[in-house]
Amino acid sequence: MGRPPFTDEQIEAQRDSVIRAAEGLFAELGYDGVTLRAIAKMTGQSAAAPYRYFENKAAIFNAARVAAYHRFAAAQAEAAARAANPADRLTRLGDAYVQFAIDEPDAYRLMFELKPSEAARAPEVEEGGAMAWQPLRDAIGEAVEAGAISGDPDVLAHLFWAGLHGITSLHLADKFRHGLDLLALRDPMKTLLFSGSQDPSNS
Amino acid sequence: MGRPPFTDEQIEAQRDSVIRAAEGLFAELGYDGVTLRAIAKMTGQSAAAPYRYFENKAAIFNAARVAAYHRFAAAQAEAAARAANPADRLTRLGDAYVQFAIDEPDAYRLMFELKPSEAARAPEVEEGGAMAWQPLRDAIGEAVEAGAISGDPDVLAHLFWAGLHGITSLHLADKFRHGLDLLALRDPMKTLLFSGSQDPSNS
DNA sequence: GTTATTTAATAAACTATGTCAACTCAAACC
DNA sequence: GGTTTGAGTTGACATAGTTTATTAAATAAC
Repeated sequence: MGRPPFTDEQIEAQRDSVIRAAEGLFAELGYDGVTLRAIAKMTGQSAAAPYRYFENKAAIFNAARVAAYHRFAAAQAEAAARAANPADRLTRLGDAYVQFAIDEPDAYRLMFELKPSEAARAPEVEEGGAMAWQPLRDAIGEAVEAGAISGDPDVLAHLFWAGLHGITSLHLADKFRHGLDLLALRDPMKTLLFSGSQDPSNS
Repeated sequence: MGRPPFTDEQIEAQRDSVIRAAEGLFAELGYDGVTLRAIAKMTGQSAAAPYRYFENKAAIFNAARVAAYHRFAAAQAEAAARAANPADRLTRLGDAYVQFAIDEPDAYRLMFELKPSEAARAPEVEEGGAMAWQPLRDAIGEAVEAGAISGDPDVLAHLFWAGLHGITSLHLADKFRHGLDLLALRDPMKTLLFSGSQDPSNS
């Protein structure tokens, strides 16, 4: 007897609405600019309502970050699945990476711009991150085995990642001048990574 | 008649002590964790004292960021000056870049992790940033002219920057696993950039 | 239908922080 | 000595994260 608790679906819906509000506000206001009161107003609830579904503000953003990881991982997996061979798969993953950052800059920022000091490091976040990078790591491993590229897979994976993240984050930080943009760098970057990794001196 | 205003040196000293306190607190607490009251206590003053020297909290961090840019620029210029030829200069700039991030991770974070939403974009900051990258841009231009590397200088500069920033920021975000660290990537990255940029297909 | 009970949601309070306005007070100069 | 100028303090305000007490809603038992 007594009022029944929300079903898992209802809870999920509540959490989703909070996360969506947080994402939307984060896009234009940044972490500091997002207030719980604004989130609550957006979801049509009172200021303290989110506390029923989240530990605190940081937890809300952790969840938002995990959601972004999932979307990113899905895009990566899809790109990987479309590939015909290991080398093609790497190219597609790189393209998908850049494309995701262009399509969902806020999600990308959420993944990288929330530092441990802002959003306390949580295991769920670590997991989500690891999952998101798995397609790229797998593809590198395959490509090395297939002889498409050579070198230590871990080193190569980090190089790919670093290169992609580097141009992407500079793009998002609006550091490109003279009309030079992310897409203009994509091809040279590709050339660099492939020609470099075929160089036997870097293994 | 009346008490004389502080000399420029005195004002500079006051501003410096505030900036140093902000830097130190930022290192362990992040932007949000730094309170004006903590800064003031660190400088032995009362909470509102910094307002005599800075517009607001954001201005303090803008100044800190400009100071970081200056130190970075000095390190870059020093590295460039030590070089014997254009190709050597590029290598040294890359090494100095990575070394700076290792030596002063907080300064590096200050340069890149304070987003416009947190610290309002100010012209002084833009200037400082431009100055900091000038050595690298110059070196790329020289290296292209000297034939050490080939391609569009702007594209190459951004690629260098992106690669360096990519591995550096991943390092600072603590994303490296298996004992792999920044220094282990430095040589392969160098190989990539040079071998790639010598490839005529990327110009 | 009433009542008891459980849970969602609210409202009000508490605390901390950025910021500001009025005040204090020491230092210089007439 | 009195006056003025400016550095620094004090206390207050507004806002935001968070907590606690309370209300409202929903269902089962009677």
